[in-house]
Amino acid sequence: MPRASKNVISLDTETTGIDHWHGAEPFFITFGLPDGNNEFCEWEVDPKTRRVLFDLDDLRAIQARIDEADELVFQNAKFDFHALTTIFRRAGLELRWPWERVRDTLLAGHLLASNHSHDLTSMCVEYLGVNIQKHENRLERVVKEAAKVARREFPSWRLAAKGLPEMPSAKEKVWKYDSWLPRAAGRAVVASLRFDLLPDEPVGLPAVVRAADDHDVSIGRPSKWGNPWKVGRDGSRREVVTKYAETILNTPRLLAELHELRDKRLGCAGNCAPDLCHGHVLRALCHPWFTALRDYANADSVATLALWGVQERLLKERGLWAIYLRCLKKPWVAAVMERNGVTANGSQLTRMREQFAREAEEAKVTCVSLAACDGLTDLPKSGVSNALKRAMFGRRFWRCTCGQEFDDPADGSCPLCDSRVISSHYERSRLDLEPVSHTEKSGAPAVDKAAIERWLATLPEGSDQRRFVAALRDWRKCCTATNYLDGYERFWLPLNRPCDDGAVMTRTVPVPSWFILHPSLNPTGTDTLRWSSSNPNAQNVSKQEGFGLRFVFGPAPGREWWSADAQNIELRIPAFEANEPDLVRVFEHPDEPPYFGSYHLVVFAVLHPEKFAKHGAESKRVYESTWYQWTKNGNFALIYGAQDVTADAAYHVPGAREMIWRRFPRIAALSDRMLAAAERTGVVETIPDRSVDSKRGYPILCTRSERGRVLPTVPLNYHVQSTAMQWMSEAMIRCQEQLDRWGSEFKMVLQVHDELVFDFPRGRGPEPWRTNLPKIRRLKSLMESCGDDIGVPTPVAVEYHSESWAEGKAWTSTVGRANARRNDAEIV
DNA sequence: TAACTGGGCGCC
DNA sequence: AGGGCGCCCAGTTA
Repeated sequence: MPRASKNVISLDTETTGIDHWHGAEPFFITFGLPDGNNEFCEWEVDPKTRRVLFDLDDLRAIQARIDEADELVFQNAKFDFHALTTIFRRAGLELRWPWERVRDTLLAGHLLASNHSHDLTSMCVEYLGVNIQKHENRLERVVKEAAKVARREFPSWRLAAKGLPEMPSAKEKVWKYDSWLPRAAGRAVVASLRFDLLPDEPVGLPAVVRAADDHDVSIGRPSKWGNPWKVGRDGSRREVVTKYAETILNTPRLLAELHELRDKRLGCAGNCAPDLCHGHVLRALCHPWFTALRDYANADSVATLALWGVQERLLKERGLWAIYLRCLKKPWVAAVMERNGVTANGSQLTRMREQFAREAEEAKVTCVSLAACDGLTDLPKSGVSNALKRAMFGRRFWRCTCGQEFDDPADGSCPLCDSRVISSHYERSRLDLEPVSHTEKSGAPAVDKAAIERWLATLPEGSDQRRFVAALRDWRKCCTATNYLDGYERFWLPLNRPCDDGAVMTRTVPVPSWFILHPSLNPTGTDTLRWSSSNPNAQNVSKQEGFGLRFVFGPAPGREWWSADAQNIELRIPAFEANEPDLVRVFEHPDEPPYFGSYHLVVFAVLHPEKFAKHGAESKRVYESTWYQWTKNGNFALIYGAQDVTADAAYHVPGAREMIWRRFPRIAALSDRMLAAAERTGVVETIPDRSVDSKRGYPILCTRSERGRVLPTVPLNYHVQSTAMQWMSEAMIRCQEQLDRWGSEFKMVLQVHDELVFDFPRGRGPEPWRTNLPKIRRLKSLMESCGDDIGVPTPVAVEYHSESWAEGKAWTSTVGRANARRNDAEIV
């Protein structure tokens, strides 16, 4: 018997916010069905608490749809997974989530065109030629309209706003968190018979009988891969049409409820409802306040399904299917890590905050006292303020022949008398600093770290100017650190732990002064293969001396952390790929003189041959803060794609880049190959991973300048950065699969591009770090095994953290050392 | 008031 | 013409 066609459906949720960990929940679930219909379900939201009034039967119906689908398509599956998990959990149900049947258009969008926009609207334009933006615009209008009425009529409602504890990610733009509001306001309006509060319906058909006005076609920019907007699932142009198959549809339910509300209000039993009022209720049901969200959401799920149809075909046509299937593991790993969360030490944070506040105050007093005569009364918490600029560089102003003085000539005339006879003047400040550079966009004098360093290096010791600049630097550092701490505090939640008190039900109790954060990880957040992190960003936690915020993060009581980082992976990749013999030898024989495995030392020897001849590997120490440090700076600048001038400046050696390129011609040739490929095809590919697809790598689009050329530094950088991150993604997948087998107490909690952090139960005994050593060895070897598949040896360095992320003890495996016993290990 | 831009800075 | 991010504050504009 022929197998029935696959049941491929899409799923999308609308939520009361994006902060799932702080109470945001889904209130609208929509399925896109293969025939172009929807099934959806909408729950009320309690406007005073923002709690979703879910229905258990609906949840079971949703689970049934998920269970019976052969493939479930999402735009960002991770988000809907968290959203549904939240509501199922509150309902006391366990969500069964079929990661193996999930398809994700967000991942597909990145794989097909890494530097294009991957939001649903943009991709529908690019791949379907359909614009669904109008639904969002309509929703925005309606939400803002309802919010206005609600603020006035229902002041006790909890509308979204920056600063509410349940939405720490909220910035200024929050209307999307209130997409439940129009319907809630509509119900309240009906209940109070205040139909006059409903704004006039916009001209056009009521949304429930949706016309074909969604079919207009916007022409997006042409894809380099063909003309996807001309192609639909069946080969013809796909139109996104939403019809309402009301399988789970609750309009009848809503209608009944609204009548009930109205009847209660009228004090009747329901049989004496005036026709007029019934008409009002019916009309209200067709009003955008009741339909805008539903139209928006249902269009999204249908569009997602249609989009997937095109993307799936393109992925297969372009030979990217194997890579895609592997990429599908990423949202799963990211979701598990996000759920695990990162633990933070509250008392540590408080201590640091107090210290920064003291130091900041001291610095501010210094600055203000030195520049009070120029009107400086306060310092900006970041960046520069006009007052600071004026105090540092003096004031530029204009004066009219009429005597009026003003800061900004605006249209070139005097604001008082309109005369155009104005003259420019310059008033020196007491400090009167000489600008060392200017900002890119406005050309104002820069007051950034580099400028401050420059001033500190040149201004006379003990001068007011120098004291001011030094104090400004200290103030900045304290404020920056404090701003980060504020963010962590805004996002963190009390850390709870199951408490075994002998009761049948496990309770949880808070761990005193410990908290947990759930940073969001986005595997498609960059133009390369790097992941991004946000809310808060866990990838930019300071390591700076005196401001090391990594002291805040670490293992909670009864736990320990292990970090594992790929050593020099971005230097190893080009060396091994190009097969640059001298570099390969250095990396493969880290114990051999004269370089002892140090890439930096090799380059040092190229740039400073006499110094190296004299000191050998000792050069590291002899020139620790000078020539050797500058060599490292230059090496990193080169990885990041620096051109001649910048690289030479970083190395402090004229012609350095040229010398290095000559010394390592194969790497130079690799760079040229990448550039040529990028110019020809627009993409560079990562090194193929034998465990995924030995023939091809992940294509990374290289941005072209206005003149249509690829910047020469970009291709090698993208290639290396993306290959490194592909290695990391693969390592994360393998590690998480292993961790799953060990159980939920063994967690991966952080990823910082080439570093992973694991959170384990604390070991016991006189040397507690030995307890988990077998597992750590296993993870290290799993990570290193990923290098085999790209032909680059990728040793992983491991550190043990018993107190905090900032304090690590290197674990040195002595395996392989000539004079060591096998399987010996020590912590230094 | 809401939303945006610019400057600045943390990480790899 | 130095790659990739996210986030804060100050200041301006709609």
